Amino acid sequence: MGDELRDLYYHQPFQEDIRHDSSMVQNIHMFDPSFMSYTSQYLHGSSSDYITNNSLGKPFGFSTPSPLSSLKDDDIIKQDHMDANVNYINNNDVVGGGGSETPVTPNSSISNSSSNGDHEDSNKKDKQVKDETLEDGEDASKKESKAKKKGEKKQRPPKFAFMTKSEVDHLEDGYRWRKYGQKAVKNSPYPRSYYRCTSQKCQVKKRVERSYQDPSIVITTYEGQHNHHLPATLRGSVARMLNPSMLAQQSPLMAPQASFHQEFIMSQMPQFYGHANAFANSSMYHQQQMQLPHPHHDYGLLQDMVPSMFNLKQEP
DNA sequence: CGGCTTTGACCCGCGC
DNA sequence: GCGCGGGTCAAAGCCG
Repeated sequence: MGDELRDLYYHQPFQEDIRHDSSMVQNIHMFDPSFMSYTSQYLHGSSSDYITNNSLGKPFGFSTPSPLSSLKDDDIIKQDHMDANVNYINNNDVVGGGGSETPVTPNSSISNSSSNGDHEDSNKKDKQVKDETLEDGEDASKKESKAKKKGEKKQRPPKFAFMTKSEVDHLEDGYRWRKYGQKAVKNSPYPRSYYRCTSQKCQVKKRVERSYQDPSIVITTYEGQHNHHLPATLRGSVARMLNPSMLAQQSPLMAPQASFHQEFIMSQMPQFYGHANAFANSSMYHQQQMQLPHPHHDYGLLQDMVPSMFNLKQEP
């Protein structure tokens, strides 16, 4: 079983060639669905983190240095069904071959911290943009890789992917996105959609696809870092979702997954949602301190779920 | 009319 | 070198 993950690991190593370097650090964030407890671990490796939500909005996650495009759905579904993904990841020596260097660090954050800095003007012609962003974007890595000596792998911007059980493909996350492409996914009847943040000078992208093995699962991959605040109108919706009294007013389709989705993204990706998190942290997040574990849990209550992640993740 | 989606074409990296 | 697949472009169309 480790083979799939290993394969996946080898497909498109990120930032450095992990086949030859096991010293990179990777954060693994996992949730125990049965207790709604949150743990995170450092593994060695780097790159994107995958978080999943199940149908109850209960998240669990795993990390892989591979871009999502190289993920096999087998892997994803396995993650979905396993009862102890912690063991799964650890036992398989997925990272660095050994899992021996995996100190549990509850306070660690998902950090593909190789965040890019400011981006070039996205209004320019894309080909121009390509050239101009070669210093800090995905394409930058391409050029970098050219510049680098042979054998070194291209660098990629931080990615963050997670799976959500939802009937809605494009889940609300607080930002406005423009679709710029759609491609058929090999071996899948479901296409992959490509979105770009509509904000000027913000080059955050996101990919959305549906698992062909479990069509109820939507896989979302974020790439890049927002350099702006949440749109005002959408910030309102964030606040609404943080208010338990408003949860009941959400449509059955969107709640709790979508609302959790949004909060979860924000909470787990400070580098992606820095501004949003600033907003979230300044609001009502800290009004309630959740004690873990919560064996009997109403998974629909955001106030029970989100703060726990914040408390664990963002303690000073 | 502006913003967004659709969709075929194109580019690029990678494996064979 | 070639073919394949992922990612992106950009023109056309849609919609409020």
